[in-house]
Amino acid sequence: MPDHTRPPDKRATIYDVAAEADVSPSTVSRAFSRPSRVNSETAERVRQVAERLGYRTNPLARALTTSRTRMIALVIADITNPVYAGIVRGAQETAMHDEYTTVLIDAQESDRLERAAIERTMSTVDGIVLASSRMSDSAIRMFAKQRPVVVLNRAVADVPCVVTDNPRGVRRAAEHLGELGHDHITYVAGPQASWPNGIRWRSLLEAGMELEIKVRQIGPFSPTIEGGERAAEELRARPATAVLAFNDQMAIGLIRGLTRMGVDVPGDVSIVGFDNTLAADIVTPGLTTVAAPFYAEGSAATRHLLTMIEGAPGHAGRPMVLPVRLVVRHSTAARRSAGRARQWVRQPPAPDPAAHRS
Amino acid sequence: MPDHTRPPDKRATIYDVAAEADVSPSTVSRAFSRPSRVNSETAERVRQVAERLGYRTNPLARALTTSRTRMIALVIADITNPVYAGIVRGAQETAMHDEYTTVLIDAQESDRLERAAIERTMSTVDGIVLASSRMSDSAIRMFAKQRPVVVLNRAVADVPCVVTDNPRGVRRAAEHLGELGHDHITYVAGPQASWPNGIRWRSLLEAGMELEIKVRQIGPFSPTIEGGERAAEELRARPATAVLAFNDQMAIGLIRGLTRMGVDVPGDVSIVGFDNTLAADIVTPGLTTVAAPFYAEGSAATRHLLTMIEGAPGHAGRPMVLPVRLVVRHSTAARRSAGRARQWVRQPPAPDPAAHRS
DNA sequence: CTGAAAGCGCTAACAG
DNA sequence: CTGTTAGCGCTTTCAG
Repeated sequence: MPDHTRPPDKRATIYDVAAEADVSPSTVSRAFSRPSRVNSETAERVRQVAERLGYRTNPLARALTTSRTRMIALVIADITNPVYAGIVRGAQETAMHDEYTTVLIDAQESDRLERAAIERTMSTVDGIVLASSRMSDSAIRMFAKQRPVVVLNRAVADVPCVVTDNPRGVRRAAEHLGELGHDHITYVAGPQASWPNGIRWRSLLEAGMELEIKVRQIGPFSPTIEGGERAAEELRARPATAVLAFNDQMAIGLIRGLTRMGVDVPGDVSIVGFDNTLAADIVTPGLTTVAAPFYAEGSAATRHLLTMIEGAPGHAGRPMVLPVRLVVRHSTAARRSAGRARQWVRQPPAPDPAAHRS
Repeated sequence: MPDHTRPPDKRATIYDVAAEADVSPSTVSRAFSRPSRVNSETAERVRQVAERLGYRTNPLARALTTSRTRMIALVIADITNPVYAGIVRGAQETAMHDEYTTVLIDAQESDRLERAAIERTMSTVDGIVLASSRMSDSAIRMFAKQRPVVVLNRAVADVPCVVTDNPRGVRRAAEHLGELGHDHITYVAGPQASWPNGIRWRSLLEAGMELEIKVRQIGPFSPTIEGGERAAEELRARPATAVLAFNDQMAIGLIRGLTRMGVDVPGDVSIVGFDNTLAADIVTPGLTTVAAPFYAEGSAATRHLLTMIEGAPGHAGRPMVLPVRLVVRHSTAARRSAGRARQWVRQPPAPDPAAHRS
């Protein structure tokens, strides 16, 4: 069993290579500098000697002089949420392609944790991608003053942002429901502090106006399956024939809650989610949902960050907007007659006594 | 818009603090050393001056002299797989608690990528947790010689390992199916290279022996929903009444594929999965599955790694084993008569319900 | 293109 | 407990 108390074997340094190749340390340094601006045969020979000695440039020492670590931080709100998998991978691959390493920080939905983690990491990274940050705009701007920062899924003034086309996604959902004969859409809200939540509701208001569909909002609820189930309870008191949920998890909770109450989805109620997570395809009925290009989000944000790190100005004007699309499955259907639609409230409630009020 | 071409404001160094507090740099250094072994009033004053100057110790410079970065790497096979969310969080929180930062590496199921990423990162971290590594034992041992390494979900000789109690999980599943009257279990295998896949099959062989249940294996299939659907196809030719799948994803694919073929789950076939991912609770019928303590896995592996980093020997004897439990839902039921069970192959396939369009 | 010299910010030996 | 003196491994002037 190896003893790790002290570094087992000292790695070859630039001096070892220099001695072996009979050149000065600077020459070795130059042979490994990036972009490799040296192509002399000496440099080539140095590289071969280095290879033979198993020399690897020490990123820490390099960082100390260049103040560039070739690491970036990716902060996500909740690693448990599958939407971040695509973002992480997009960011990671983009970073890796440019030989950057990604430090992942899971904020666990906590403003405080997020700040603390960033504060500790900031000096070690060349830049930060903030995906669905829970911090205040001013806190974000403060960090952005010290390091290049790109914000994802949120618009923050004076900081470069990447968002998906929420208005268009909501619009497409509303159109879809309208075509199915629904003249009223209930928005089941997610966390009040969530930026997408706000814009989705506002977009629905707008779409409702244009498409002559009435809209209303219930909530906020937690953006989870349980949250959706609680929303289903509330819907019992104020029925609807068409529901747009803040995200897939809530939509799934709604389906589950309503089904348990004896309400048929989509027969009695059509439900649309947001995100197109894997679960949307697993639940019964399959969930109609607005798909966001997660991989592209992570990738775009990171690419932008990298150009800023390389010295680009970092255009902080309006956010970069990524397209979305509506994925139609089986949780949406033509509206039944108004009478029938109303009926489900009167269905005998499934074994759940707590739910009868007035 | 801030210009990030050069670091905007030089941060205060140890020298600035020393000058301001009228002490030597070493005194400042000591005031910030860990564990803070200095409690003199001088040290306290130094800290206050530092606070006022906004001084933060530069981890890079510190690392250069101590060769300790207080960072660890966590390598996972596939960030898309929800199984890793819990592991990541467990690892992260444990690391954070000891003020370590976690670098997440997504190997994307690729041996090559995994190696490359580790090679680039190794010198920057104090230790590595390898969760479901796809590398060869010898490659892992090679890394383990250079840095403390803990392996998760796999047993590698001479390297500390953390695994879940696969034999017990399989045994519980087999007992459960046996109690339901099943005398034959088909194992639907995952990737051949996967260590858990091997041990699960071997455990099933053993359990079958003891419980007098016949077992057989089909596959390997890809450990995804699609893989499970393909397995369902294969089951058509060689029907079964009880199936143990390598993981939940495959089990869900099986449910979906069989259902589409007109086979009733659990009426005709009982299905058990592995992992107890969120999806197991979403699919219809709810999936009976072996639950693993992901958070605890990540946490235990990291805790062990940290003790090794602090100089502990790193007991590489037998792996540390974490308990599992069987979560019974609705995908398993009492076996029908043998005749009935055979029948399902001849059912006409239902129309494909998964017709997506955008 | 190459070499010499100076230092990035911090810690680790020593003395006192 | 504190100060002094050397570096950690690399990059970066500045000369040649």
